Amino acid sequence: KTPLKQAATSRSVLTEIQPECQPLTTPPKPKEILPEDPWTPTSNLKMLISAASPEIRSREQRRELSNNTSVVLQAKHCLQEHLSGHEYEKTQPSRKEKSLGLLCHKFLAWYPDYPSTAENNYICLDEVAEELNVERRRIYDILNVLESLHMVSRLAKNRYAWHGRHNLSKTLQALKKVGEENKYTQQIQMIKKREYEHEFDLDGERNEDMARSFGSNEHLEMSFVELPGMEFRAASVNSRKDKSLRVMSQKFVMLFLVSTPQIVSLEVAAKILIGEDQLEDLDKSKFKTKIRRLYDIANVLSSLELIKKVHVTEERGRKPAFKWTGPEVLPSIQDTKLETTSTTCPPPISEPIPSKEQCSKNLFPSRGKQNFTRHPSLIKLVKSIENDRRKIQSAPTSPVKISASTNQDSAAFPSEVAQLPAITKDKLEEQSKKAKEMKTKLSGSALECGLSFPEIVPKPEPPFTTAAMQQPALTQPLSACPPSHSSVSPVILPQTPSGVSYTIYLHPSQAHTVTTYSPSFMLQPLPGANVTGIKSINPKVLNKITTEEGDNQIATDDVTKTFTTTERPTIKSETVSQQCLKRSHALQESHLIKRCRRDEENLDTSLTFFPSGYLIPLTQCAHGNKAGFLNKEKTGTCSLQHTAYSSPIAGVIPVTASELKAVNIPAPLNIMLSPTSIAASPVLSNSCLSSSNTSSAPNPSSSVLNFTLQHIGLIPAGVQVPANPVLQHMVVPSQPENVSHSSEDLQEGEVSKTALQLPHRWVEGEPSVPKELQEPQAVTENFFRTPGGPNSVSSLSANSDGTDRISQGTLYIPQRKLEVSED
DNA sequence: CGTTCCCGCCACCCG
DNA sequence: CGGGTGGCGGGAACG
Repeated sequence: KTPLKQAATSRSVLTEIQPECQPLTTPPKPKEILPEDPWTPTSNLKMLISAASPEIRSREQRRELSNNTSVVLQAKHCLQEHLSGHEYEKTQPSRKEKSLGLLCHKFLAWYPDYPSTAENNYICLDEVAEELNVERRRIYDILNVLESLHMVSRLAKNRYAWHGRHNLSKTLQALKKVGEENKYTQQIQMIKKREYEHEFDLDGERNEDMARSFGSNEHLEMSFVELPGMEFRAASVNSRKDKSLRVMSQKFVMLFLVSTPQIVSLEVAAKILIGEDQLEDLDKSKFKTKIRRLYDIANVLSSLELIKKVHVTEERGRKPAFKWTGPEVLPSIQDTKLETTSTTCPPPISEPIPSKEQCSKNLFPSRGKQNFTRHPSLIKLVKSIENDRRKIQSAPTSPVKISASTNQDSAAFPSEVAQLPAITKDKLEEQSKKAKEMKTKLSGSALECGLSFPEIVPKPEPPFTTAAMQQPALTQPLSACPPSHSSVSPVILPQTPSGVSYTIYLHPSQAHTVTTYSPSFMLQPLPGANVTGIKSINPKVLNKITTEEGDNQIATDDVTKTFTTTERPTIKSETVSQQCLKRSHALQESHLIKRCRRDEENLDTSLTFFPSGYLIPLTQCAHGNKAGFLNKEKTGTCSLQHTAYSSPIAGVIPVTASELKAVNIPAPLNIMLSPTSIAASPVLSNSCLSSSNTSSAPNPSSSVLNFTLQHIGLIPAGVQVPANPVLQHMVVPSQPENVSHSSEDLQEGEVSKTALQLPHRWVEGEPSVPKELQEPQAVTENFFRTPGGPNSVSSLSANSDGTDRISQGTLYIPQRKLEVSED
């Protein structure tokens, strides 16, 4: 059937990849021009392009280089064989030639990776479809995944805007973050674990808890993750509810960004993606479908050279998987500059704080199905809100009640609606403007417009000392904190920091809100020495191992180098807060100290970031704990914030902001609070609001944490996660991505974080196994299974001998070696 | 035979 | 109601 079509439609000249294959319509030029490399699929395109526009040509040329890789080559080979065989046959396009991946390549060839702002980077679906000589349907697939990476955005029906890779890094960072918040790492581990168990004891139903927790609790559903600049563009068209492919794509990417060997098997990915929306019913067909989709996505991602296909060989045989080959994604942005700026204090952040809403409109519970997006008015709203917020922030206001009703209606904002007409124009302008802004920002140290708003942080506040939980006591220095230390132990909700008691309402059902950008994140403080040392070494190794094709740049290295083992900062004495503030490489003690001091006075978020490592919401500590304090001290601020949210506008946006508040405890967990609850508790509301529109929340006491953990199913009911240092030890040195912190820095505020992280660590931690590492292609994965039952955390704490290395012990039991082979 | 995944039916959604 | 979108899964090409 295809043949006919092909013939019929093949009129679009160069589009066809195999010139010779098409006797009838053989494009005349191809041969001449492609002396050496006649078979590069893109070659035709190039010609086409060059003929069409000189401007594009250059892009093409550049792209040409990259094209010579992967897919293209394969295609080439195939074709060659094909030709040599029965050259003249009407070799129908042969399935491969029609592959989505190739198609995507062709598509990409038309647009520059980094388009200049002023340009008509518009994409017309019809045109493209025609040019590429494929049905529209296929283009949608490509565009959808590209859109998920914000490489394009829909402007209107049949029309997209091309952004190229400009937003890529930001997007990835955002995705990574969301992935972390979603506990993807844990989910992956869980799945693997289950798998593992299945293998040996066919216990189908054994881990109810696991299943349960996974199914119901974790079920953190998130929707499309937006980038700051691109929120509602195309709202009118953007209506589509599901966006499943887009969302799937994002999630898929997140998995890579979050998992340590950056390899994800289709199977696991599929399970996670499924698990998310529906509890796990091992629906066979569904699984199959999911996998099919994943292949589609993977093909596109491969074309983008973000991933590549590999095979993971396990006992069970080899499974298809993909390995991330894209750029390394630094946890927190803002720091491209770190290295350079290290010694000095980063420039104060003067920018108005972008509202979180803007950054992520994502947070809509997918279920809620209130299609806010549909209202074009929203576009306008977003803007106006932004403005309002700025104004409001500085303006005195009286606290207003926050409208709990999420269902705002557009009706409520007539004025906004009225302004709609102007939107389009605005958008355009905005775009270009934005582009400029971006550049500007990049040059500044604060790279990310949206990503790292230091926002609220700037308020002078007492350092994190008060860390939520235990007030003073925490100051303990490094040594291993005795488990007992957990006076704050779990179950009981002793006193809340502020003395105010509050309740946290979890919204299990409701998905969590994904906060794309939480300004208030910081890396874990860790003694620079340890981390650094480790980092500098392992990461490289890992990278090499994993990346054998010698692909690329190992960004990490540079960073790593920056702060080598040289410094053995003895920061012990420093307070947690100080440590937190430090940047790992800015280890020069003197500098550090000074800086820290300064920081204390004025918390500058930027300072709180470490070049790489684990991100932890820091602000929260400060804010949360100080709740009481805040109330008094920061009342002004709080009220302001309040106002902002409660304004009518807020009502709309609220979707994002007020609908669900995410109490972002340690990275992995995301506790959602209903707006109501927030409102109910002064402490929370204040802290939440004040602490940036992000998901930041006050640090609940460890007990709360435990509660949460249990509730969520991260830890068995009986187990308590002590707010003790031991946990910290969980970290495995070999982890390239996450910086491990030594037990030493435990501190008040930190405790809570630590505790929470535990789960994350366990799962994710990877024992450092040099040998393994040395074998190229071999990746080790750890599954932790608990001999005595579901994670016996308790044993862990028992183990706490002060220093780390527990990693290898109890939790990580089996360690399997997986071989990854290239295709 | 298992993997990969193209193709296009057809349900949505919107104007 | 027509046209743009895009789930979805059969089943064919591929290995």
